[in-house]
Amino acid sequence: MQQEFLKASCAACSSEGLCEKKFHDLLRSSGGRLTKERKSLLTIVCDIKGHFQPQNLLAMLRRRGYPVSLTTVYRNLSLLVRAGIIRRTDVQEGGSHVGARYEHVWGRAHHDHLVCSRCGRRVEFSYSAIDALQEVVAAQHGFSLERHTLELVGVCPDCRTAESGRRAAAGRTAR
Amino acid sequence: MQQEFLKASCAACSSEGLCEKKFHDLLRSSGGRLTKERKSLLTIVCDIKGHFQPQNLLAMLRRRGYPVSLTTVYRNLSLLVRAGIIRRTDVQEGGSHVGARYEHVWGRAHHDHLVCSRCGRRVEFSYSAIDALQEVVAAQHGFSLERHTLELVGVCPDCRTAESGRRAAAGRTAR
DNA sequence: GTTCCTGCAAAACCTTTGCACCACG
DNA sequence: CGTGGTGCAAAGGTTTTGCAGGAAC
Repeated sequence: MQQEFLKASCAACSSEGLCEKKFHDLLRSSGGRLTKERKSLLTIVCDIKGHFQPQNLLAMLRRRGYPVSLTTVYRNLSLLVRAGIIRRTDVQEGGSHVGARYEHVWGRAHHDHLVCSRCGRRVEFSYSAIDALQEVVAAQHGFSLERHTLELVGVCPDCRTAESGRRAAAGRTAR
Repeated sequence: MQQEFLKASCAACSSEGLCEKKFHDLLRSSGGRLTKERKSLLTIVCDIKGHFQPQNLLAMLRRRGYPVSLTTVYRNLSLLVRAGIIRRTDVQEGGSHVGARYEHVWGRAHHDHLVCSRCGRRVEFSYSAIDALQEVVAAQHGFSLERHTLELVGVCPDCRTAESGRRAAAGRTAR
């Protein structure tokens, strides 16, 4: 039971089939082949909006009727990273291990994350002034900057409200 | 064969036994106990200058004559994270998994990293202007900032030199 | 004395590898 | 057709868990 292969039109990239191009380029340059599994991978990866994990990706593939093995997912994930299509961003929640996490490398706009240390909520943001300063720092050390990962960890508005409420209550009884 | 327990005087923290205090506070607040294993852990962790991994830490403990099991290391590492004494910074090299990595949360000066994507060299830096802007971003989203992780990935001076040399050579022959 | 902690061994995971078969180019 | 890719199963690592004995408070 097979399914026709969709052309990967990546919303994240500048909608021009950039991801496909990147992938083809990498494959060509290394003598790789464009198998149907790789087409599926690329299609799904390009459809994903946010972060994803290998298992996660496998599930989506299966759900969409692409029968791909986890091994292949792993093998091609590193390929996609090397092609510059996705990026690894190992992130842990609450101190325990979660495993690899991937996300699109956006065509133009880069985004960073605000993470709530209480509820784990993740908010994306981008702030060009910070990006600019990063270039400055890199230059100071003689580095040419390729990319960066910035994660701000703090307490989100909701959890702050909840905590100040609790603190007030505790103060009333215990103090 | 036992060894006397050193008082943990943490060079990273403001040398005032801050780590000890943080740890005791956490233990007290959760009904935890100050076992000799935990004292050892704290001592060694406070002596470590840079990054370390669980296995790594275990080796150091053994080398110093503290007989602690790997299980205990793992269990207490997350405790130390919760106490705000160390921080997890999962970092992968070259796209493949390396495992958890920890480092001190410095008393005052926070530092970030510049990483070379070619040779893996890591350079620490701190830049207050960036820190300040991060506060701004957090505030804009209603977050109160606790900490952050910033990693700048690029090419270090040495590798840049090496690459431009190679590029020049290639240009001479191939073009 | 209670609890909580430790160490051991085993389980649970995630990721990589070896190998036979298959398919892209 | 030849080489590289896939799937499966098994290996390799790291991290977590169950349990009995021991230690802190």
